[in-house]
Amino acid sequence: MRAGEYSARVWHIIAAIPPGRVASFGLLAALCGNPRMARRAARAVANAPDGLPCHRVVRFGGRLVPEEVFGPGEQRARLLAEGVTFRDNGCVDMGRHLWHMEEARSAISIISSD
DNA sequence: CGTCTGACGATGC
DNA sequence: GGCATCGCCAGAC
Repeated sequence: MRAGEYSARVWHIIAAIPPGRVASFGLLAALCGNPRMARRAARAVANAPDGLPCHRVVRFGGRLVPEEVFGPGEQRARLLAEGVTFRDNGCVDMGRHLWHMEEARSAISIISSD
């Protein structure tokens, strides 16, 4: 594995997230092969190039990232615009909008078939 | 090449 | 249910 390939992989995965769906950092990490790389995924997302739907990446349980990242209410507004629904506690309704592993794997295999 | 750092996750209180 | 702490590991310095 070349240096930086992990980040690139994370970016490809984010780019493959369908509208109206969300993925957690841990899921991104798992799709990259190691569930413990959640923090790695976070750094990769933070360093991601423009144009990626990084607002669709949420924390475990569907909790939104700190507001300082996108701005107050930004992430919530963007997700709402895509039809994502929220629970009373402000978390994304993961039961409806979580990006399932199967779709993710197939979507990724199209990008980088390994 | 040693140390610090995180858009995290799990656990414990 | 919210806050503190630890573990994790690739980059940045």
